[in-house]
Formats: sequence, structure tokens, C-alpha cells
Amino acid sequence: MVRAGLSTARLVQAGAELADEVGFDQVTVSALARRFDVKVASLYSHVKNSHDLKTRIALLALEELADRGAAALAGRAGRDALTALANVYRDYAREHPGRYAAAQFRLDPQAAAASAGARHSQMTRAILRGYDLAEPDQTHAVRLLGSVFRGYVDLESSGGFSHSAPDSQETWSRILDALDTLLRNWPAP
Amino acid sequence: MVRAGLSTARLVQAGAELADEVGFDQVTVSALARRFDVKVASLYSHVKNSHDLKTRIALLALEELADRGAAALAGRAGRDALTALANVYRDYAREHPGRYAAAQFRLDPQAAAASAGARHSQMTRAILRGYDLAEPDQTHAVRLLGSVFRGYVDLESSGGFSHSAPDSQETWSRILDALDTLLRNWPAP
DNA sequence: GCCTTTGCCTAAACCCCTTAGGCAAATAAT
DNA sequence: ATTATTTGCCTAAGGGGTTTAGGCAAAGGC
Repeated sequence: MVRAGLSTARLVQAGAELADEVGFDQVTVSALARRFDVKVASLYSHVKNSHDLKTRIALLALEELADRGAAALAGRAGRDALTALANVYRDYAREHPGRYAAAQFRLDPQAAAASAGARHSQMTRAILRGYDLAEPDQTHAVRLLGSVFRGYVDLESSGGFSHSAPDSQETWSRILDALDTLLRNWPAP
Repeated sequence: MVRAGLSTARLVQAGAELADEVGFDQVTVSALARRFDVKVASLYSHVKNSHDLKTRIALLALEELADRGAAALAGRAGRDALTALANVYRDYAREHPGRYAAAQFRLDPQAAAASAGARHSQMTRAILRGYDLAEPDQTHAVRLLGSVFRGYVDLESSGGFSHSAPDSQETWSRILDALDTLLRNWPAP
């Protein structure tokens, strides 16, 4: 009987691919077992349970996103950096909808602490080096940018902006313009 | 044999309450049947299937939110209106986390068209009457506000802003300040 | 070549979803 | 008031997904 060569890493990788194909919440231990042509119970030596599997896929997606973000930010500043990072999130969500959904999986504090979450906020904060913001405004701005990226990408992917003019791409550029302007003229309390 | 008095409306209402108690994705036909002390199959005369149930809960939440929004906007303009509507979303998410999650349930075009979705964008657009924005900037601004509301509330409820200074309430006010400023000084292309 | 570890399996229990068909309560017709 | 009809909830049954316990055989260490 030839072995399938399962491992936690391979399961998580395949789970991420499966997510992109059928949606993150259709990622199931059973579906994954089918994909490896293996009995369901066999996966339980490599993954604690279904929740554990999803958590690992989420962590993978967060790392991938952080890697792309870091690459995009390298050598850029100001508006350039802002646009680059924003597009990383938006493009990733378009290319890998399942993984992007996974990245929003609610992690328990345990997993959240071990995630690339901190890298993400650091990247956003790095963008603000190109603007003149002291604390606590810097943190407010980090949170605003995070909210816009997340909110816009969610709404766009759920079809909120399709079938109506102007097209989403134009709004996206104009919103990034607006944020750039806002960061350069951040209002005093 | 005394009847339980089921109806679609009662099921949806109870489903919404259940969602707030245990989370929207824990809302299941079985759990709802238990709550009415009735056999699972009995629900299928009132609700097509699990997806239909969730869709109806989502529609309920969207209506409730729109009603609250309309009430909050009445008699307000400008920054006041902006703050009022923004707080409707944030407060609703805090008071009714399950319903709020339901409101983000991906509706099929069918259901989306029959939902209060249009009311929501109209309310946001109404806020902009207090600012001087012509199309297409008005639409860009509507989408920006929608993104911020959605993104901020999501991130906050997933714990993204807890355990770190400054506290979330302060950031929220400052972000609304910033948006108000931005809308009054919307940059030309 | 033997032994230990590891990997995948079978078996079984539990929960959720959904459909088909039946009986009885509530409601309408006579 | 009695009958006829509709409606509401039930039992039965099949199909998945999750998870644990325990077994056999393949890989790898000696």
C-alpha cells in the first residue's frame, strides 16, 4: 500500500488551494482527504481538527500577504508606498479569494499572537514615515488605513461596487488620492 | 398534541436572537428546532433550507440597521449626520454581533435586490448633502465612507484594536473628524 | 534481518441537512 | 354540528462532515 506522503505543510498548502477554488468555508477535512485520495481519519495525525486546519491556512495567508507587502514597500515612500501596499491587499483578494477570506478568519489570541498580524500593522506604520504624524495620530491613521483597505476590498469582492458607475478601479485610485491628501493635512483634535 | 406556533417570521426572529447569543455561523436549523422544542423537519415548511434561513436573518438585520440609520439621520446634517450614521453601525455591531455578522452574509443577487442595501447607500449619500461634492466624487465618497464603517467595525470587533493605546473610542472620533475634514476638502483629480 | 516508529486504515459514534410520506389539529364549507 | 380541507408537526431514512480508538503494514534505525 503506497503512502500518500501527507504532512501538515502539504495539507495546509492544499487547503489554501482548495479555498481559492471553492471558498474558504467549503474547506473541510473531508474535502481535503478526497483531494489526497486518502481516508478522512488519516488527516488527524497531521492536523488537530477542522479548526486547527483553518487556523493554519489563515496563518499561511497572513504570511503570504505580509511577504508581498514587504516586497511592495521596499524602496517606496509616501503616496507611492501607500498605493503599493493598498494594491497588495486588493490584488491578493482578487487572485486568491479563498486565502484572502482565510486571512480574515477570527484567530484565537494564541494564534493571533503567532501570526503575521504585527508585520501588517508595522507595514502600515512604515508608510506613515513619509508623512508628518506624531503619536497618537499615527496610530489613528494606521487604523484608518487598515479599515479602508479591509472595508473596500470586502465590499468590492462582495459585489458592492459592480454594476454601477463609476467603475471600481477609478474609485480606488481616487480614494487613495484622498487618503494621501488627508495624511498630508491631518486635522488637529 | 399542542402546536408550537411556528411561522417564518418567528423562526427568523428567533434565529436572529440565536445569532446574537452564539454567533451567526452557529445558527443552524437544528439549533432553532431545539429552541422551539420541535423536530428539525418541522422547520422545512416555513423555511426552504438552511441557506434560506440565513438569508432571511441577513435581510432582517439589514432592515433593522437601515431603520436605525434613518432615525439617526433625521434632523441632522454635516458632521453631525456623519457621526450619527457611523455610530449606528458601530453600536449595532456591539449590541447585536450575530445580527451584524448576518448583515454581511453574501446575498445572491436575487436577495440583494430585495434587501435594504439600497437604503444604506442612500443614507450615506444623504450625509454628503452637507458637503459640496458633485458626481462622480460623491460616489467615490459614498464608497469611502462605506469602506471605513465596515472595515473599522470589523477590525474592532475582531479585537484588532484592543490591548493597545490609544483606545478604540478615541481613534473612532478622530477618524470621523478626519473624514469630515476630508469631505470638506475633497481633492480634485 | 529485526525492531521501532510512523502513516494510513477500519470501525463506530455523533451532529447537521434534507426529502417523503403520515396523522392530527385547526379551519372552512355545508 | 358535522364533514371536508387545509395546515402543522411528526416519523423514517439517506447523505455528509467531524472526531476518537485501535489495528496493520510500510519505512527507517540498529
